Amino acid sequence: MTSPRPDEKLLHCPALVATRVIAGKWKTRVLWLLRERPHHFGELKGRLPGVSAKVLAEQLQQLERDGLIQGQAELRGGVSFVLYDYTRYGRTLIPALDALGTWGLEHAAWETGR
Amino acid sequence: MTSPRPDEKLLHCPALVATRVIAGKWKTRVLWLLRERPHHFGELKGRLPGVSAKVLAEQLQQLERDGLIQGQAELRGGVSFVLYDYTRYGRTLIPALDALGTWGLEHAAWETGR
DNA sequence: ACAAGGAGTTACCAAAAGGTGACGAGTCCC
DNA sequence: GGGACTCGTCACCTTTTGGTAACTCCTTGT
Repeated sequence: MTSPRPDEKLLHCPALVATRVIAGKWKTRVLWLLRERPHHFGELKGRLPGVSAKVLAEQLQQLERDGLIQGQAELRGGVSFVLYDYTRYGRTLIPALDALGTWGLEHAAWETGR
Repeated sequence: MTSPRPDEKLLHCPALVATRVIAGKWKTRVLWLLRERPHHFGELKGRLPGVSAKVLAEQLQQLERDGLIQGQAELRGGVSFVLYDYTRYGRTLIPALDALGTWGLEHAAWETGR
């Protein structure tokens, strides 16, 4: 689906701009966790059972490329920790994410009852 | 990406419920056009340059399966017209779609200027 | 010297999404 | 009978996405 690239002048659909940066199996989940507080890589991996290091790294890189999050690397006792958090720009997306989340909560019953 | 199926108990992420039903290269665009007024198939195809009949039909079927829209078939002079419109359920998604659209409008400059 | 631990990267593979082109079904008109 | 019109399906192919397993890099502790 729909990756973030500056093509497609087809139809002016503003919602598409947003969906392109959050499309990806793990991105909304990552953004949801980061709302709570910053997480480092292993912590995200631990809280997202099923994701592999490769894929998580990819998703984080894409979010970082799109300017939504940033990772701050630090060395603690010879071990590298990268702390991921929203950028100021990324935080502007949170209200929209909340709107999606609200809808999801209200309609989760319908969704699961199939 | 992420198609609408009732699997994945991995992490409770309400926003994911919403993103799964709108994920797809043409779905947000279709929903955006339908906000304006109901459209029939050929009209949607005409206003979405680049989409093929097959893919558009697929996307519409998925939106219909997910209960967001419905198509009403009518015969006009030996020619079948299917008029697509939001269901009541689908309309509940519009506020969330608006939130995404608002963000897209505000940040379209950043997006295109790369 | 070497294991340990976090954060990746690389090569390879499988599944899903999207795209193309041809074709069918129904009805009306010439 | 033979188009024309609209909606939609079928077989096939390409691209994108996600997944697995092995491996690197760096430093501290034994």
